[in-house]
Amino acid sequence: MPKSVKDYLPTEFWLMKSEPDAFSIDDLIRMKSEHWDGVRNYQARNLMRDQMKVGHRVLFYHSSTAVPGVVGTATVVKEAIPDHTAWDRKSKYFDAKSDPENPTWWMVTLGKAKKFKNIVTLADIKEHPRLREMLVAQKGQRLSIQPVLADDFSEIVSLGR
DNA sequence: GCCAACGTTGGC
DNA sequence: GCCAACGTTGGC
Repeated sequence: MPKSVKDYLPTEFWLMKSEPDAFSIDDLIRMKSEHWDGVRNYQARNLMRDQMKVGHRVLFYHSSTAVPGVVGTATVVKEAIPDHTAWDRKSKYFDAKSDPENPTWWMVTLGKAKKFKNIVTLADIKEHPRLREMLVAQKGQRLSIQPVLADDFSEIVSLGR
């Protein structure tokens, strides 16, 4: 039975995808904290703006790479604020339709990143009897910010560290 | 690089 | 409101 985002809400646990060439967990560790700019999908926007709160835990996922998977954890350290890259004409995330008076795009800030000893790969997740129910393991699920069950968060952390 | 799956856009 | 065309995501 395919599951959808709402089956996992409300939650305090998340998975956030990033292409490591653009922004990796090492970048976040080095920078201490950073805002999650560039999300241009309404469902992901809604989750960040309306659901993610300070203290929520995040699985940091590397996508579009040789071995996609969860590479560590982070914590939401600041709730969503308007994504200023939307009105920066020089940014690749520029969006002429986003009005600074009524922002379309929002971003949370992550910090407290910790890298796993072992990547928990997408293949690992798909093979695991329970984790294979995670949204990230489902065919065609492209959402870059996904809610996660508390038990699945714990299981991934125990596999990774 | 391929391509399936999905989201968005725009004509009607 | 429908849906075809297009663009993007992201695994493989």
